[in-house]
Amino acid sequence: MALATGQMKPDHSNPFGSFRRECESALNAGYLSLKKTSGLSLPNLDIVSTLEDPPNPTFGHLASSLSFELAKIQKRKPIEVATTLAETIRKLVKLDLIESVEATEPGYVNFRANLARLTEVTLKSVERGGSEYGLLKTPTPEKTMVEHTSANPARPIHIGTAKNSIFGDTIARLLSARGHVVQTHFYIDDTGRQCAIMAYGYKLLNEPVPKEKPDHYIGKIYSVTATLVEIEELKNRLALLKTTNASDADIVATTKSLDEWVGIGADLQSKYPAEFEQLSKLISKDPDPEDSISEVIRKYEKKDPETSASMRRVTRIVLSGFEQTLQRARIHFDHWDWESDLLWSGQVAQIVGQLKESGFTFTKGGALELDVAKAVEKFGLRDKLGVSPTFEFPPLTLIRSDGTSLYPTRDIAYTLHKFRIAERVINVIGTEQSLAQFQVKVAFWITGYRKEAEKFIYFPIGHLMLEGQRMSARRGRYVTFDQVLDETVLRAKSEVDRRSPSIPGEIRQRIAERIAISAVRYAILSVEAIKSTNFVWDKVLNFETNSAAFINYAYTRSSGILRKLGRIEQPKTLNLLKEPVEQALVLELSKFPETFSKAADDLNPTLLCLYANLLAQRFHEFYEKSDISHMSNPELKWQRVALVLAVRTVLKTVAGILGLELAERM
RNA sequence: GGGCCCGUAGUCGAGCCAGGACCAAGACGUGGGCCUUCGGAGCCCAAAAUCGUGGGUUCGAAUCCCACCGGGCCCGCCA
Repeated sequence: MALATGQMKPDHSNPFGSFRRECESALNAGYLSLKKTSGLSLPNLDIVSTLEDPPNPTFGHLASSLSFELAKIQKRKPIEVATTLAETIRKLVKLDLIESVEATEPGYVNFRANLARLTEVTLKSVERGGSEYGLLKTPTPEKTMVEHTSANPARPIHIGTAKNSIFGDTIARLLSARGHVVQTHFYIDDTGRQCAIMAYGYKLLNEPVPKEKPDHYIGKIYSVTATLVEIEELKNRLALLKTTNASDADIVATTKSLDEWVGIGADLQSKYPAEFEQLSKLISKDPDPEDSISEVIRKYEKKDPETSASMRRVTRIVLSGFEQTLQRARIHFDHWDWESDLLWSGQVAQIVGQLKESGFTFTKGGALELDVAKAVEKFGLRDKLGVSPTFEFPPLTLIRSDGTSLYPTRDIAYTLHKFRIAERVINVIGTEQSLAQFQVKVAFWITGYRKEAEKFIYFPIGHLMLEGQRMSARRGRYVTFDQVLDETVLRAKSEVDRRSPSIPGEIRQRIAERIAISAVRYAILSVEAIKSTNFVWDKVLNFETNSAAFINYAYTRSSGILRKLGRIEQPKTLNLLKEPVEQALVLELSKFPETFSKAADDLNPTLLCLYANLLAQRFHEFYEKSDISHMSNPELKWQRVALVLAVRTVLKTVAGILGLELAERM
């Protein structure tokens, strides 16, 4: 029983998808008929997966390799099978979006789309859908939490962390557009050592009001304090080593380390003389700075009122700086979660209790350890986690011998907390955390949260190098996100000044800011998240093809056309767009819904970058070859205008998901 | 020592999960054109790739499997 696909109504939200489905049912119909006539018992083959994009347009718009599978079974040549299939389909099926079905050597069945129909369907769909065109909603919406950035609030966000922020933010936008209910969270790691050092230094200085951008100011204090304390500590250790007849190797290593830190100290002293002098004096008065810092940690974990108040004050100051930076980059968080709250509310203690009861913990030197390897074997998790049989899982220390908690322990508690408010959790974190992320998952299995373990998604971010070098916060060899934005704005401004002097200065500045932030986001997003990226200024500041500016320029050109026209009319039909550049453009527009949903379901914003660039490219080609505003044939003019409007709509939608802001003029 | 990830033109980088017309998209750079009736941040053309290496599976491998090589990262009572 063959399906007459001609009776299928095209799905107006997904033009190319409708064509694809028509091809699928046509193939199905052909296959069923073949099954009947051949008399052979043919298996149920996965028709859908045989449909693929042909390498070039001479092979049509979709092609099936089904005949190769059948040829194997039927012991015939693929081309013969393909020919029979194509003939059968032509006979049986009424075609709507399909124009032709042909068998081609060595055995493909090629489907050519009816471009006249597709043009009509696509342009009408875009017009009807407007800013919602292409944003196909998922059939299975999930409450999803995306945690990203979560930078230590002790120094400014650097460009490496910014990669994390940009991907995290874009994934949230993508999933939300797909119809999921998304929350973004920033995890404030305020109970670690770094924050304690920061709070200690800030307190010594009597908590001055920042005279510059808050995170930069506190970051300065943190760096100086951390360095001075380290030097002090190393000096003490060296003295101790010398009196206890330690090995030469130990003494040499410690001396080397001390020299290094003294060098870093000298750098800091020349950069920030005032803070350095002050802190140096104050710290030298402290008989045991190391212990003072530990005390801050201990007291904070126990919610000592004075410590808590001052820690929260200084952390909030830094976070206000983070917010300023992130806002510039169009990154927004729905919630800011304090790690200290997890401790104070007893959630950490609770999960530690559950882990203890499980029997997978042991104590070592007074510390509580989790036997991860034992759990992996017991629950047979190797397959589930996708690790090889020889992967060694080291034990995980949950609680220090002094009774305080460690970061992974708190992370387990935090993840559990996340599942109280979301069904799916996505952690956007650097690849160096992959083992730690495994450990969290294993802890979930141990405590019986199996469903949650499966909905716990680790989204790894590959390292970002700076001009081929590893960044080093210590050595000051790093670039802050603010610096990158400043520099890019400056560069964009000079381009706008040069190219568009007629635009008023204030507006030029706003345009430059849009171009700059888009450029940075695009440069980061256009390379897959997991790959290690080399941050190169030339690439970020390149405003040519394959950049946000190139995409924006397509938008600007379309704006120019509309401005020139002034008044817009609806075309009567859409039957004149027959130029190859027009058809290529329509085809690209028709594919947006499929590209979007794949990008969202695969958590792959890079796909949308490629798409945006390709669409812009097609538009520039069209622009180059087509007259519009000054055309004498009004019907063709308005049809082309409809195409331009559709391109604008889709460009704007894609840009919105990627967090790019398009400027009408640039 | 164990493991995870990456390896595609001079450079950057899609395709790999779901093998098919791959003598491999696109970009930067290089060489040559279009000095612009809607803005040249553009368009057109050309040269440029042992798909890290070697085996295997298959009618068919950049794609799957195995081994090896190169690079990054992890294996803390740091985060």
